[in-house]
Amino acid sequence: MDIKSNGSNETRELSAKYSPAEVEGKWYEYWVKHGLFRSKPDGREPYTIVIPPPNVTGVLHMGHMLNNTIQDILVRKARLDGKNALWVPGTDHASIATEAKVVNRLAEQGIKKRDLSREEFLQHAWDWTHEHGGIILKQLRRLGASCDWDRTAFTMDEVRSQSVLRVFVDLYRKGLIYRGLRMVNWDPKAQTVLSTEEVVYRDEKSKLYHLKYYVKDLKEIKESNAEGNVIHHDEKGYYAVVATTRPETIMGDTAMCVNPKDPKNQWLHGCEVIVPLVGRVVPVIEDRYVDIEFGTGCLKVTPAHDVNDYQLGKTHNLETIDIFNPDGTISDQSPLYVGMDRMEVRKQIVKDLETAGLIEKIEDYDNKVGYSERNLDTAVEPRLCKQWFLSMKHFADIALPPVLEGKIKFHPQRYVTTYRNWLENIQDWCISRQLWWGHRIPAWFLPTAEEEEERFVVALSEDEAVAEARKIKGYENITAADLRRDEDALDTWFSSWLWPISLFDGINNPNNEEIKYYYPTSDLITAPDIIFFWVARMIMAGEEYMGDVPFHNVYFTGIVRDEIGRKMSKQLGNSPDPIVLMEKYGADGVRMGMLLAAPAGNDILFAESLCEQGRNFCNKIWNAFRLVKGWEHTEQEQPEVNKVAICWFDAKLKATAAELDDLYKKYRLSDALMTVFKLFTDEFSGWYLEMVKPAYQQPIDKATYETTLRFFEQLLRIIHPFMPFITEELWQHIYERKDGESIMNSCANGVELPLAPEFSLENVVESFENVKKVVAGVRAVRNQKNIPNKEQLSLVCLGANSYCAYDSVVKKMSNLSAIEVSDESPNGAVKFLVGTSEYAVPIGSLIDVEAEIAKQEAELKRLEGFLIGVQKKLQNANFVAHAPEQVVALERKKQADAEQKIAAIKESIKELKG
RNA sequence: GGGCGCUUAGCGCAGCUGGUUCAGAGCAUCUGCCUUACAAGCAGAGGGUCGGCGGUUCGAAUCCGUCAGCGCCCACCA
Repeated sequence: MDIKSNGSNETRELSAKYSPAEVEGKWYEYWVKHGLFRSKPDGREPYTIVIPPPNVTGVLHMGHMLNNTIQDILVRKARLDGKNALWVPGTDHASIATEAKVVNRLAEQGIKKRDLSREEFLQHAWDWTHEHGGIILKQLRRLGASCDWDRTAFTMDEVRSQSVLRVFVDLYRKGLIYRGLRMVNWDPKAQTVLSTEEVVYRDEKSKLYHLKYYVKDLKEIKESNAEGNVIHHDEKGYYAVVATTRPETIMGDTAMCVNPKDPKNQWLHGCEVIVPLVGRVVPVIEDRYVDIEFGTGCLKVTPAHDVNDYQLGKTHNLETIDIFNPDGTISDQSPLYVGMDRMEVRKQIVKDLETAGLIEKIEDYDNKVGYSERNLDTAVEPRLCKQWFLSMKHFADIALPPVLEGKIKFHPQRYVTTYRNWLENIQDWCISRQLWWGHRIPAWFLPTAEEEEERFVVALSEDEAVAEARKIKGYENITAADLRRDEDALDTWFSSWLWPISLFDGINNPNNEEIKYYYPTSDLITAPDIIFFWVARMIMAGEEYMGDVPFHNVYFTGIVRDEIGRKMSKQLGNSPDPIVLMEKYGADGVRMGMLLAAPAGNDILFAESLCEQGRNFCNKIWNAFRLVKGWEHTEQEQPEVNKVAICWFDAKLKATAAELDDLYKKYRLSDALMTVFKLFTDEFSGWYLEMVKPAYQQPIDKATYETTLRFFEQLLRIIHPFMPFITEELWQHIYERKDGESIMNSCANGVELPLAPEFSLENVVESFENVKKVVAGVRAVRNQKNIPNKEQLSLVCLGANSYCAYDSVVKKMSNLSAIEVSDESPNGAVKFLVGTSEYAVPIGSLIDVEAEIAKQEAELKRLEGFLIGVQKKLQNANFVAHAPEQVVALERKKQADAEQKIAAIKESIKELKG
């Protein structure tokens, strides 16, 4: 199909199948060319979403598809509602992940990171970023994402970087950022510390090794001391048994610890023990921390490599021996295995211990091992080092109220509890990373003497740092060359948490027009796994820097899984390529597929077949359009049936639109889509079009034609947020459009449908549902009796015709020659009930009297059972006394209706039996 | 160890503060239709004692308790 310079299509014959490939790219270009995604502050109400920035070098996966489809739906809906809608796109530098990729690529070329200067490495990183960066943003265009691309941001671009540095300096000056020696989580692969949130614990089947620690110089134990004690002894002497999962850390042991109250281990008090294999003599200390019940109640203490041991070490003044190098190999602090990898050492040391007879036993044991969230292959090591921290108490205090008080709403709400628990038990945030790719920490160390404590200044720039330093006594003459800037970078999330502010330059340039207009943003759409990493921290930053929430609603999507519930992953190969899917089913089809099974907060079990449904729906819309556009229309009188159809569909459309608004408000987008789907497929195509459809090759009256086009246009607008491409394509076809016009900003308000003004029906939506049942009743008769549609039937309303206003509809939709009213049931008729009205379809000799009787008797039985239930209820004095009047009245009506129906059926059976 | 959530047709789900003709839609299934918009379709149909047990109530899928199964999050027991 061609596209005119003004964007509208040649009106040519439309092919029988919708082909998205010919349509999608064309309209995306058109939207961009005409700047239809752009937003700037104006007098309208803003609707703003900031994208959860994907990793700059990432590629689109199904999780992104879901997340961005939802965002696009909400933005497009807001735009159609006449709001000033803005969706800001951007990417995240993803410090650890990106640096790892660059390191890997360099390794492939035989280059080691440590052989490069910082500048050289960063050059490689930027090269990589430019090479792979933004691929994902291009892929989002494919999906139809209506982002304002002119605003595309990057967490490491100038504005965002400046914002980060400013915030760091500000928080440091407020005393909220500090530098401290702590036990932190160390990732030996990436060789950086991680925050507690970045460590994921996994269950692992491992071994519990029971090691012998011989007691030094203990030749015998006094009887009096022995009572209640559990004493181990062999030919080499007395020994204590220590259970550990990590035998390789014994080289760092500097004590053994027992609980002072432990009766089993009283004999060890005051002793010294010999660390197996290592030979080091260490004291037995006593501390209530030790669990008496666990193992033998003896704990080896390795202050350098375990958080609790570190605490013990501090309390008991123990030596700290760091036996690991940053890369996880054994350091020269260890007497053994120097240079070997810790995992190798674990295997080796067990062999060596066994050979030396120092293992009492080995048990199977389930424990949890921490891994880097970014690198699930390498176990994280607790490690003592000096890092930068953000003190979180203050932030927890400001971030909790807006969520508890409902200023920010979580969908689903249950995440409020999760959020609260986290904030109430928050730990300080380790914000420094031993990485180069990221925002370099704006701290400069001053030259100090060897033994002296480190000194530093924090400043926005080197010049400022020099100025700051000169204020310090003894450093008045310092120059830039004397200062050494901290090598470390900041945690990626330390830039992401500013995202809703920094995108509008609200940090560097507070109170600018943009930040005032767009902040707070409206909705945040994200996955629940980053509630702590990102959502909570944005709320903190928002409150701290804007004094206001960053968004009003947070919609947590589910995790996309495959059909059998497995998380999608590259390793499993169960993640379809979204681009391939879109090629196959069209972007609109895939969007619908994504959403069909995605209620908020529930995991979605994605199956490709869902996209088929989406594609099929597109085809349905397409063909409905072909039908309507193909009609010849002439000035002629509007048939009664068309008037009824229009009156009904107008009401139906309005009612559904209201229903949809409600669903949107509740973020029930899957339900909204299903509602839209049914409106178009069942109500519009199945009923409305069939009602107004002229006979083959006959023209339609002009009034109906025009109204139908208006309906169609309305429907396209309703569908548009979900399926932007096909709706634009058809919207452009309906009428001649000006260049630059688009469905996406064609506000739905104010279009009055050209109804025949004198025509209206009471309770039309409700009545029509019964009319449908009458039609269905006749169709069912045809089905059962194999009567072709072409063959006309007649219908007899027994007693009265409750829906005579709809006779024209019933006639056309069930192909009837006549509708009559009669008190007498005709001979040879099949009967059915709609509500309490009885209908008969005479079919003459086709009737199978026996079968008909059987059918009616079954129905009679059912009704009688029902009646008994109702009567029981009504005979229950308690029910009548306690239940509200309406409920009782309703039961009475049920009773009356049932009795009436029973009478009718009995009568009918009697007639059949002749 | 703590917290949260889930269990309703073959499947994935909806059923709000308990009561509108003995539980609803979609997909799948079955039957009949190639009826000139659409077989990527149309018209019909079948299918659930709402996880088990107990309680509150005139009345429970809906509230309470309990048991079972599944899932997620948090937590320093080696």
